[in-house]
Order: sequence, then structure tokens, then C-alpha cells
Amino acid sequence: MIRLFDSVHGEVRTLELRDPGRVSMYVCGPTVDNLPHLGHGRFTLVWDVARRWFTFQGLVVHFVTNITDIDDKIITRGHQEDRTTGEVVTEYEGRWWDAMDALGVARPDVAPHATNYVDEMIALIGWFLDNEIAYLTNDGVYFDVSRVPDYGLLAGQPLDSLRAGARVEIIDQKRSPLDFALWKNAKPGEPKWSAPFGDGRPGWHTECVVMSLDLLGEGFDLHTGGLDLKFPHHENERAQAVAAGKEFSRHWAHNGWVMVGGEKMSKSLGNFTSLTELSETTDPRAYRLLVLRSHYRSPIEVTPSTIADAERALSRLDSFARRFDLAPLAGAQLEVATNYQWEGRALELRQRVADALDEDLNTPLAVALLFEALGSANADADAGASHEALQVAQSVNVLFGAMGLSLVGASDEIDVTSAHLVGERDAAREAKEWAEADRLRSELMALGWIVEDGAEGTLIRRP
RNA sequence: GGCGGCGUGGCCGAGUGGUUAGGCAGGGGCCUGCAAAGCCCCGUACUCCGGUUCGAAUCCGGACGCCGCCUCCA
Repeated sequence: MIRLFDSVHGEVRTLELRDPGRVSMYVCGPTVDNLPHLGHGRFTLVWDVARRWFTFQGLVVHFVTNITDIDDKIITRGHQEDRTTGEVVTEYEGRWWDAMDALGVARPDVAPHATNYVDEMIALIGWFLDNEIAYLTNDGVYFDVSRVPDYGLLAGQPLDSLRAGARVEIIDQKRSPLDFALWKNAKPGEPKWSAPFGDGRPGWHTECVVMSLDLLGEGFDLHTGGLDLKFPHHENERAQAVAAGKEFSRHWAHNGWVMVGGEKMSKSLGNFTSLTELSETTDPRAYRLLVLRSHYRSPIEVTPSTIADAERALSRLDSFARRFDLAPLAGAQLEVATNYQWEGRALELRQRVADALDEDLNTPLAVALLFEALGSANADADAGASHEALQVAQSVNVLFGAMGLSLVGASDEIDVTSAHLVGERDAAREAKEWAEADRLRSELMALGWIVEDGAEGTLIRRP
């Protein structure tokens, strides 16, 4: 039984599935107008972990993440750089998937593009107009939020109170500042689609509601995204579904965001670090570990110090994998618990980790349990209880794999020169020529190796 | 103005009434030719003020501080 914080009810609730054993989830994806930043990295990691964990627990997960490939910002960028929107989209969608692959975020089952759904969006908007749920203005079609009785459900506030705080000035023909664009009329030089109500392009909120309902069906299980999408984006998606008489997502969940110097990292503040920059200096697995070590609903501060902390913890995990010769997991193929043997301490560990993750995805607790198990496996191995130790070590590896974190033991290519130095050093140590042995170690270290003396002689690896 | 979140040891970060969180850094020890890796031990924390209780980081009230949403944003 999976329990998850529900953003509408403000409490942890059991995930009541539409079809027992199957989870349909929709994660709002990126607008491909720029490089993905650490905030995108966090939400994709968080929901990748959720997906992997649900799968590990035996649920069949249908996972959809969209690509928003038509949007004001894409158009703006195209104009600025004298490129077509298609060229902008192609570049940044490519960058997006590269970044996801580098982070080890598994590809979604389906990744719909907004531009492939324009006909369906036009039909829905037309229906809203026919039923006077939407109205025309000079610059497009707007949705009349007053037509949805419980508008404000996700915001946690009634319509009136939202309206009172609205910061948008009433400068156009909108009936309420909260009414939102379903369709934006094209200005000269902008990409456009023909519609009975004017040539233009769809609004963002309409894209997601149409795609999620088309691919997952009415009453799908889980709709997620960053906390900043809760209102107005998710509110507005839901408003359209409700107005159209359709049952929408059964559960809503939102992750906290990435902070920089106490402020939210965002496009509008311009204080973001791209995932590309991160991967130039950091093992992307360290970022996953950093994300796993705090609860998904908490904000996280990403600084050189917290990154370095995660890197050192990660290197301890890798040493562990090296010691027990563990095979890296957590690739494109998602792990499933029943593919492994679980008995004794391994079974106990798995159950404790499951208790943590089934209860609102408490990854920091799960990670703590795994580090504890790591220590005990090392201690057992030191004491000579190698069979017991190996069993626990393997389960630690699988459970990290279930959260998408690969433990990587030694697999460095050793060149001829270095191999020769290793041989010489072993001979020197055999002969107890310590000065020579130390000199050869220095030489290896100068070549960038970390040198360790194991039971079978000199071991070298890359940092 | 309305709504919501947060304040834990040097740093990061779980924990909702009593029992070791965990990681990183630091100190001591074991092991090692010396190291590295690993193991053991140590710090004894919970913004402040009241209250409830045999007992509170955990519940209640209040204060202070920080952050966010109500506008595009993951």
C-alpha cells in the first residue's frame, strides 16, 4: 500500500488506484526554450524515484511526461536568435533528453508533444465557447473561471479570496483577472494553427489537460509537478476538465523546489545552474543522492558544499560496491523486487526500506537505513562473516537501484605503463623495499590514480 | 490583505510523547611497513516564552525569524 501526500487534502493519503495494481501518472514536463536547470533535475529525479519505487513494489506504472513545444518563450527566443521555433525546440528538446539520460532518469512511457494535440485542443476550446464557459477577446479565447464552482481547490482558497489578491491588472477584456488564455491569437510572424475562433496557438494549461486525459483516460491516478505548478497551472487544468464534465486526476502531488542563496531557483529570477554545467564538474549520481537525502516536499539548497557532501557519501558507496564486487543497477530497465531473493537480514532491510518509501516516499530515511546496513555489512566482512555480509551488500545495492542510484565499483581501464608500475610496486613490497614501494606509489598517484593495498597487492582506481 | 510551509548538534538532514536516525566534516582507537579502504568509540542538538503531561524536539497557546503561493516558472 502506497501512501502519498495529497496536495488537495493537505495530508498523506493512501493512493487509491483506478485499476488495482496499475498506476497512471502524469508529470508536467518542460517547455523546451532553454537549458534544463537544477530545478528540472529535481522534479524529474523525484518522480523518477517514485515511478521506480512503485514498479519495484510490483505496480505496473504508466508514466507520461509531456514536452511543451509551443509557447511564448520559445517564440521569443526564436525571434531573438533569428531562428524558427522548430529549430529552438529541436535544440532544447535534445538538450533535455541528454540531461535526463545523464541523470539516469528513465524515459517516460509516452512523451507527448503539445503541437501534436492542437486539433483536440481546438475542439475542446470550441466546446467551451459553445457552452459559454469561454469567451472571445481581441487577443484570444479566455476561460471563465467563475463557471467552475470549486475553482481554487488546489490553491486552497476560494475564488473570491484569490481574486482579491490578484496582482494582474485588468487591462484587457478579461472578465476576471483569474481567467486564463485557452487560445492566443497569432501576431504577424508567429507560428499559428487555423481555428474557427481565429488563427493562433493553444495556451499552456489546455495542452496538459488534453494530453493527460487522452493518454491516461478519465480519473487517472496521479498528477505531479513542481510546487509552483499547483496554482495556477494545475488549478486551470483541473478547471477545464471539470467544466468539460470529465473526471480528472485522483491525486495531486508536488515537489519542493531548489533554492539558491535562500531564494527559489527559477527562470524569472535568472539564478539557475543548468544541468549541463552541473555534469561538467559533478557526477550526476551525486545530485540524485543529494535529492534522495532530503524529503521531496522540502526545499533543497544546492551549494558547492552540499554537492561536495553528497559526492563524498557517493564515493563511500562506490567503495562499498568495489569491496563486494556489486554490479551497477538502475539503468533504463526498472528493478522489480520479485526478481531477487529476499531472506534473513536482506528481507528485514527491504521491509524497513519499504515502510519508509511507502509512507510518502521518505527517501532520506531509506537512505539512512541503507547506510546503516552498509556499515553492518562492512563490519561482518571485517569479522570474516563474508556470506552474511555479501547477502546484505547485494540487497543494499538492489535497494539503491530501486531508487535509481547506481553503485559503481572499479572498472577503470588500466594502461600498460600503470600496470607495469603496479607490478614493480608489488615486487618491491614483497621484498620489503618500502622506500621504493612508496616512490612507485607516488609515481602512480602522479598519474592520477588512487592507490590502495589490498589482500592481493596494489589496487589502483580513478578518483 | 488572503493562503501555505519552515526554524534540529560545525554543515546537510530524518524523526510527531519516553528507546542510536543517517551522511559529511572533526577528535580518539583498531587494522596497515606507512598509507588508503574498512571497523569501533566520542560530540549529547532540537529558535524563544508559557502551558498540558510522570515525561515534549514531538501536543496546545503566544512571540520572533526565514521562505513561498495569490503573475510566466519544475
